[in-house]
Amino acid sequence: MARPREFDEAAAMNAAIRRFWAKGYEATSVRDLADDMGITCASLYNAFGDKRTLYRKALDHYVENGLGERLRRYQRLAPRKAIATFFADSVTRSLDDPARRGCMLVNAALDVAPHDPELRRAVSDVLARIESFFRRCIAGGQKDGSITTSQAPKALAEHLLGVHLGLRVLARVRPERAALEGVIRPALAMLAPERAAGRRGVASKSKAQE
Amino acid sequence: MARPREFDEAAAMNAAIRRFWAKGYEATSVRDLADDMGITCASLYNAFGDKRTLYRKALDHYVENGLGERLRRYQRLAPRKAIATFFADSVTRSLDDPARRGCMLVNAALDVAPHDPELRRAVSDVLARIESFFRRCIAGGQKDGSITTSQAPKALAEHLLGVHLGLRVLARVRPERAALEGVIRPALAMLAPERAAGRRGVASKSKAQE
DNA sequence: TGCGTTTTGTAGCGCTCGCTCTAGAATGCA
DNA sequence: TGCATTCTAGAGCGAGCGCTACAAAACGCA
Repeated sequence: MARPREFDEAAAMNAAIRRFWAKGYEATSVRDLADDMGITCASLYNAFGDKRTLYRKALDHYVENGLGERLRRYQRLAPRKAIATFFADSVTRSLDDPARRGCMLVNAALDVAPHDPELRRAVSDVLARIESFFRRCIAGGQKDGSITTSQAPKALAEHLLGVHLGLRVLARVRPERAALEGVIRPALAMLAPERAAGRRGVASKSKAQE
Repeated sequence: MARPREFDEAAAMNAAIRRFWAKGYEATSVRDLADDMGITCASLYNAFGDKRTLYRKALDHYVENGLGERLRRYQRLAPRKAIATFFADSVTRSLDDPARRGCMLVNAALDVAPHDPELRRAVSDVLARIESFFRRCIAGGQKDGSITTSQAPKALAEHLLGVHLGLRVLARVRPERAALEGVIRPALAMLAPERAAGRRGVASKSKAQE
């Protein structure tokens, strides 16, 4: 019973995500957003609210369609494999993006989270989801013997969350495969169960080399 | 042979560092800076150049007086102790700062480095210094037997650099001692040398617990 | 075909941005 | 005591900021 919307909301939202993702919150102007989304400022405010509200929605969409989908997919793999695939995909995604945007969630953690309690909570909640993904994988891997029991799932999961954040930061400064894989390889090696009476608790392919 | 400067340049620079550190580059205005530094815009531009130049100088000062000093200090400790102290201090610094500013260098890595080649190079160089601090510690520790030889110094150092970056990101979102120590504890445990024929290569105090 | 409702384009609001201009104040040297 | 030089204060430049007012346009429904 009114004039219908002329633009594709999903496409516009994806354009907004790309902008915020690449430039961050402060360095992105509403006019930049409207241009990329292919709509006018009036339509933008009418459909998505103000800049901060749009950012919040963009971040939510990014998390749900990007990260959330990944976690659900990895969850179906064997525990150890799930963790390794998660990190391998993060490396690939970082290297495949010529704009070096990194992970929008990690960017948000330093960009908007410190200055906005509501967004900080949102970011923190997603980090908790990632941590709990790790924790479930680790608990499963400890049960089937593929992951060391020398440390508690919670401890290892917190460590892996930290490694993930660090990986995504490093990827924006030094986007080289060797550097990124260097960050994760010891973390994966650490997960390997100890040999029954062996002297090394290290994954088969990681040999010491200078 | 001319009118002398009336303000304390070092104090003004420290004020600029605090501003940029807390708010980032984009969200800090030149007027904010001038107010905090206790000088006028004219004096600011006259003494420090434009906003970007001031940021660059502030970052350099931060690195030299903050991080650089810390690395030199830790370097004098026993290798294993140096690494542990580095991380412990990072945790303490993160928790002691009510403004949760994190590490200005890590903030810069996501804030300005991706959009400014020169600053990215500068950030990358400092990260390389941190990594080489870790590498020297690890090489030394492997010689005196305090650090595992199951992986090369370079590999472990890259991992620790990633952990440091992740730690500083997490500290801005979830500034809780337990979370931050949870990130670093497995990393430190991983450094422990294997028992001669033992089944666990884990530091004494880290016991498995759910 | 008019009516109520929502969207769209345009123009522009008040404000702040980074930065600069100019006049005067404060020095060392001649 | 002039002079050259540097610094300080204040006003203000053009531009862009986030955001909105307004009227025309496009619908479902009567």
